[in-house]
Amino acid sequence: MIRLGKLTDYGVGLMTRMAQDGAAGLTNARDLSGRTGMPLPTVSKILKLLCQAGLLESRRGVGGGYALARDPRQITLGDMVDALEGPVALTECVGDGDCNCAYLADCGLQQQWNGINRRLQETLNSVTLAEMAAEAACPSPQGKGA
Amino acid sequence: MIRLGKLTDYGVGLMTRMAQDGAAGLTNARDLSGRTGMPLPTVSKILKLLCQAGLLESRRGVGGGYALARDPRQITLGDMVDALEGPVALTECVGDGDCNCAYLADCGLQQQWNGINRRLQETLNSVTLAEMAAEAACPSPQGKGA
DNA sequence: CCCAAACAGAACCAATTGTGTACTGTTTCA
DNA sequence: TGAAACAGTACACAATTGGTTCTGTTTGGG
Ligand code: FES
Ligand code: FES
Repeated sequence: MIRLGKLTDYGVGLMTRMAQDGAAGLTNARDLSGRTGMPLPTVSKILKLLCQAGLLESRRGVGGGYALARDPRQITLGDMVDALEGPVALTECVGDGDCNCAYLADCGLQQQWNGINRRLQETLNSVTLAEMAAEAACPSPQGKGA
Repeated sequence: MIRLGKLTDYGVGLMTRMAQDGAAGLTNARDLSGRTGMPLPTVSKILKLLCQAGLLESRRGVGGGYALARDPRQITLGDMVDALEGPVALTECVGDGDCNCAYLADCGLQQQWNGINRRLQETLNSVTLAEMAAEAACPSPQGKGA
């Protein structure tokens, strides 16, 4: 089951939320925690990671908070996944030229894996935060609760 | 880090190996274990899963073994991942119409996730076993060991 | 008929990873 | 100076995965 972690899921949700808020600027973690229902420490952790990756900008001190560092159209899903989940690497041998697969000594699949991995990254990078926020703002009428 | 399990990695390697062997037909688990260096029980487990998914056909008894069930061009990477890793589902809410995300009550991202998930599956399905085996058979000259 | 080869299935344990929380520091403004 | 809010670290718990083991079941040959 190829699945990304819950933190990533949550993180994308938080980013979407912030994008929908528009350029309202600073949003603090406590506020987001209250609005989404997820525990404050968890929100903090996620926002911090996103900030370290340069996707958010933080302002400390009393009136502080987080804000999107770039235009939502310049932030891709790939960026967020990268920030929260680490680099996309389908197998161990993706990335550098070293094939570490313990067994299958000379399997020679490294090139293929790299290619597939790259295509996957492109797919993720082709989705922007703006797109996710836009569609999320006008959900299909027969949504679950609404 | 989006990563598929080692079993999947190994499984793809085994399948590639079998595809390269051509229509040689039956290959037993012990033989593959010897050739790849991975423990027999693990090989057995992987082949069993692939067989259950209909990607391999098995023959029991003394001269038994496994063989590809279809032409390598009819087997995609998506099939193998499905068999060994379970269905691709990036988030919990992918699949049926139920959004189970504990927090983010009305995040409304379900549609997006489904779309992204589908694109991802398409990417995996666009790679056939034949392709992987072909390139693996003639690796780049400056390969690691050769 | 009986035995060995090979797959089938289930159960199981160990290791890793991911999740979530807590605590302590640091910066900023009133 | 003090409170608000982010930053960083460390840790405990839970879930998943990886891998092994054991016990059938089928097949062919001696
Ligand atoms: S699995 Fe990485 S090169 Fe073989
Ligand atoms: S994360 Fe699934 S709909 Fe919100």
